[in-house]
Amino acid sequence: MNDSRELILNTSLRLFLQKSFKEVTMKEIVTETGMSKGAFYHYFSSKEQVFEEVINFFYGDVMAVKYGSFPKDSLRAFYNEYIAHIERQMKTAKYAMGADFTTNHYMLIFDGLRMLPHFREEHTERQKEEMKAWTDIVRIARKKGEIKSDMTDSQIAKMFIYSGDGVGINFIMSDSLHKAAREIHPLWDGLYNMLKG
Amino acid sequence: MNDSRELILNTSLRLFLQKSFKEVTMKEIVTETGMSKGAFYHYFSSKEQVFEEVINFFYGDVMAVKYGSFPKDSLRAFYNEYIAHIERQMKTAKYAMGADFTTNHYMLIFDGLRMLPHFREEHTERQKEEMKAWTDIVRIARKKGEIKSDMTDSQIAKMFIYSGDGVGINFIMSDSLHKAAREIHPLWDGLYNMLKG
DNA sequence: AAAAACAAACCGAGCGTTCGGTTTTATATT
DNA sequence: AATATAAAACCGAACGCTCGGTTTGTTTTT
Repeated sequence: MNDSRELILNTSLRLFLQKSFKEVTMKEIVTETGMSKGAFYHYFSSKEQVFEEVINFFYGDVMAVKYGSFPKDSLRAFYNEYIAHIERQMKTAKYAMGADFTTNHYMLIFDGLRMLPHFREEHTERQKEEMKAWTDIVRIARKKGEIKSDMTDSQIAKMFIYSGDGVGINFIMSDSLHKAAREIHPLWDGLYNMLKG
Repeated sequence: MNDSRELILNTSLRLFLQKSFKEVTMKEIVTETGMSKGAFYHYFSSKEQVFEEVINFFYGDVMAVKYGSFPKDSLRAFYNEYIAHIERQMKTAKYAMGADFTTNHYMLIFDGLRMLPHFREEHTERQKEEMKAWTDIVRIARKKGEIKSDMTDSQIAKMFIYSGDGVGINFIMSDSLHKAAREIHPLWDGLYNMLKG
């Protein structure tokens, strides 16, 4: 229920993934939803409010990563699941918001970090969580003999995380984020094989 | 000579590194330079023109990387020089534009990619150049016996490039880009030691 | 009939830009 | 050295327009 409100949210999310907060205009949101300004302001009190709801929805639901459900006894299984998870998310997001279009969620993050104080905290929290999940699985993999290395657990974790982020930002810049997973896979395999011995 | 023009360029660069093109206003540029709108439009024909000159200056001069002058016979020397180079650039840039402030050059890139077609081409060219420089030194290092690995040259190159980019984007998001080099160093050392065998 | 959902006309603030004019600097003339 | 002339540098009020937001009016639902 409340189709209109969700339509506005989805449309706004799509626009905020394509352009910065300032670049997306009310006229645009209203035109793309096929509604009027009156309708918009019936459901939202301001452009900033819809932005906040969009960003909370995007990072709280669409892009949320539940590390708890990831494999807990193999690094290889863990990173394979991570990649599969990302690919699933992107497919779902694409389906929910219509056809293909150029996305840049870093635009959303940058705006969020500058406009919403609570988003900065949550973002830091998410980073810590990701770091912990990777460090944990690395420690376990080392203990189980799956890998061995002179690097510390957190250094290995960082190599996975940072290389993944690097692939992401580079593929976003060339408008081909959908190919990112395919790029990461062989790189993480290579990294893993080095760690194996 | 032409101090005013350069003052406008430096001030605009500083602002465009802090906020997006749309967020930076003419009033702001004019106030920060201590000049008038009339003076600005004496030197530049539009806000877009100064943006284009700023971005050309930033990527053509300030942030340009001359791989040609990098060590050509050791991967370890190469990446150490790379880090030193980045640190030097950041110090120079900071000095040229006054005191400390939060920078996010990805904002600049995103705007540039969407607004300036020629920037997209140049950016792609720069990426190819970086990829070639790293692949070359990796191939040489392998041939000389400095490293050995099952990964291809370009895969190893990508691991260095992507992990560096990942560190960059993450430290930008936490407003501490100046610490990025210190984070990369141990990671690249760890990666290098694995490659050494 | 009352309330919710929407549409359309409208508003003032702020945007980038323009333009008529003044001040400063450089060059030429005496 | 003093004066006249021209060019460059600079100023800020005002313009047209778009922005996010509001008000008023109409339709739909309950």
